[in-house]
Amino acid sequence: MGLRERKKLDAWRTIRSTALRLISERGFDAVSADDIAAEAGVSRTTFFTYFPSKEAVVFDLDPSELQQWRALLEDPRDDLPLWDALTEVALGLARLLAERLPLQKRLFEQSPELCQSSRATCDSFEPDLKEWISRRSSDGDELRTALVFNTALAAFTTAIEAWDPDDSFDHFLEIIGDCLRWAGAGLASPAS
Amino acid sequence: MGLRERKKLDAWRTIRSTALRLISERGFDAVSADDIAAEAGVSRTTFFTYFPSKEAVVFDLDPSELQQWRALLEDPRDDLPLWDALTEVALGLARLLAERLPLQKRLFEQSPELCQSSRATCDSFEPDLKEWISRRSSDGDELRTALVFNTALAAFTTAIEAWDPDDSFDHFLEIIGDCLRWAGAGLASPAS
DNA sequence: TACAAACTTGCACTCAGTACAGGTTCAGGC
DNA sequence: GCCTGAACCTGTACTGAGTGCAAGTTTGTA
Repeated sequence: MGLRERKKLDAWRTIRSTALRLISERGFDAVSADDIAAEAGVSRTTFFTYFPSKEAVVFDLDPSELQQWRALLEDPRDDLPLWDALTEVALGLARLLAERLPLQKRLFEQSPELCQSSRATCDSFEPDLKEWISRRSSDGDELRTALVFNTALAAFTTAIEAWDPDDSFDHFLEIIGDCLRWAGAGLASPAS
Repeated sequence: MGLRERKKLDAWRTIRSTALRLISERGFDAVSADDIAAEAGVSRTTFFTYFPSKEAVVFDLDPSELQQWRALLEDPRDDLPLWDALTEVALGLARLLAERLPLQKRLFEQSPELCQSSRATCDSFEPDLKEWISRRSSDGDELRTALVFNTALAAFTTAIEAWDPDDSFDHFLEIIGDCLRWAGAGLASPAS
């Protein structure tokens, strides 16, 4: 890893942590891209070369996290049925996001618009995860694959919505498990 | 209905139809709020008093459609199990949106960012529909209610994603039916 | 006809995001 | 160590969304 790459990663992390600090202090809307750039000792232009939008600085994955995410998907978990394996992936993702989730959740509560962008971030997982699902599922039905993906995402999102950031993280994992189990079992049938 | 209200509705519809015409001609990004306002013979400020955002002009419901939507929810369909009743609501909503959906779908294909805003619009149904679901479901479990809502929405969205706007509308209704049936039956079990 | 409330308008402003033309810094061959 | 091209950063200037406000205009009502 050359000096260039190291500096880049440093810059990324400096901008990110500065942004999270400012935003958690003042709230998302009260911090401008200018503020973040200035506080991070970088130009506004540079900020936008590192992050495609102001929201991205809250939601984008650290390169090392991204690597973990890819690793998570590399194991096809052929030992488990599709939905169970998908549940494992969801739990793994949750653990990956663990550190920033409480802050993100608090920001959601402040401004509902942010929820939207968080879904955009989930969309950044979309291609990988869809490919994973379709590789795993026996039939090549695209509609079915898309439905499985969107439903799993809905279950995950529901868990995030329902979770209280002051609660323990284990409790969050339980909620995710519940949601996925219910969706897997079918919502037409009564809850077990 | 006084003159005032009639004029307001007229203005709303003029702005909307002007906007849809311009946008379908040139694409969403190539039309500014200024363009729409000018072409509709109204000021930019007025445009933004009628529509909270540029996206809203594509997705907001006409007041008469909104009325139909409320009517749809007024019938609790106690004759059907929850999930079947929810499917009926989804089909009703689709019929309500029928006229503008092909254009909206074409716009989605142009700019993925718009998909996001469309979810925001779905969110405008959220309070009503969540209330409807929780009123209908026997247990008062909020998590379960949220999951049912989000999953139904995911199924609906999946159908929109999968639908080809050149196909017949009946085909779209079939896809919605399929998605909801699958989600209702449980995605852990194989497709029927 | 007079008056208040509702509606429209132009203007000025903030801020996100993009384009671009320099200037600076790093990597690799000599 | 030095030179050169590429990668990177920066300031500037621009477009366009969205908001606030202080006028002016239109409508319902007494």
